[in-house]
Amino acid sequence: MLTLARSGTPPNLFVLDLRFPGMDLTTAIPALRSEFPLASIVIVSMADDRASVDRIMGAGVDGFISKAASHDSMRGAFAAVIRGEFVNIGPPGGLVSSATSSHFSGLTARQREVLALVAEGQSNKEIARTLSISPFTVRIHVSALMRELGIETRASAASLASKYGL
Amino acid sequence: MLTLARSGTPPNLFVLDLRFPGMDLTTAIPALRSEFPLASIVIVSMADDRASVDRIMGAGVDGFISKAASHDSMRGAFAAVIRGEFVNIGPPGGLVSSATSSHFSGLTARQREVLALVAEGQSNKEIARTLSISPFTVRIHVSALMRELGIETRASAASLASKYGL
DNA sequence: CGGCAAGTAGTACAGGTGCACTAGCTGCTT
DNA sequence: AAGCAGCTAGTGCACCTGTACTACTTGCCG
Repeated sequence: MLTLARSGTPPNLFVLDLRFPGMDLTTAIPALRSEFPLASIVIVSMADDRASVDRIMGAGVDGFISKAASHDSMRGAFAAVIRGEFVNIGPPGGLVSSATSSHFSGLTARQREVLALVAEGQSNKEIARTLSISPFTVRIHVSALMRELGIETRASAASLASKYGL
Repeated sequence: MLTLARSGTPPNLFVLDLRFPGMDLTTAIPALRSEFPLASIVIVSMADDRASVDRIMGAGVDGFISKAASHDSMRGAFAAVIRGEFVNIGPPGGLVSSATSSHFSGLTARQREVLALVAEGQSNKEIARTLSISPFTVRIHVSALMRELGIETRASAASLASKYGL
């Protein structure tokens, strides 16, 4: 499966069935994570009891979708995962849980706010006007969030923010 | 449905069932397109005969997936659409067609190449080294592709490229 | 109260970016 | 042959960015 994933352009979403030949949560998930750190991983499974779901989410995936879930729920779940949220829908079809993504969790609220505007292509001066603060302060936030994300250019920041959906 | 879509963060993927209350291709697709120009639209339908598929793809959607398609095919199709490709899978489960996205279709091959590197956060100098051309030439390409995309900053370019998956 | 994280604001400086302009080359079409 | 689009390369210039410093304020926690 990794071989398939390596071919072509790097995927940014995996939808995995637990009943897949050679599918072992504890080894496959970390393997995918390390090779495609930017991708979201969603598990589709028959087993939707509390224990199974906890075990699956605990393996570090971004979402779990019961095979018994309605089409509507699946649509919403896919959209949410792509936006960068954790999602978990159970058999009744209702949304069991949905939380803000851990991506950018190391950033402060203000830094995420600035990052969103960077991703919109705004200059420091424009961001300053938008947030009613000094351009100097904007630069502080931009520098800080880039250091936190381990990147060196604002284009990288914009790119990451868009990939993870804000 | 538009009301739902407007709430929360702007979606970047719609998965629509043709047998949806109040679903009319000719009006719904343009409406979604105009309100969410950055989103991909995928149709899931029972009707997978040649005529229906042609009509659907002709309405300006990014993908069509037959309800008879295998899970594996669906996975691939979703991934492809998110990457910014047109996709169309029929009842046998085989991939019927897949073409490079029309996003950035106004750009030359060289400009798309440069754009991809901009989205990786590379500076003009780094891009120049990567492509073995002069930094001056890189700037020409960057300026040209930004003009073509109607944007003014390289961060916007990086953001767009990531949103559309290259 | 003291300490700390976060937001704010500023200066200084090196380097990057975007644009305008010129100019040569290739390949394709008329 | 002439024209055109695209890739290449360069100069000059105004402006933007990213980093390193300092410094003040607020709110929270032990």
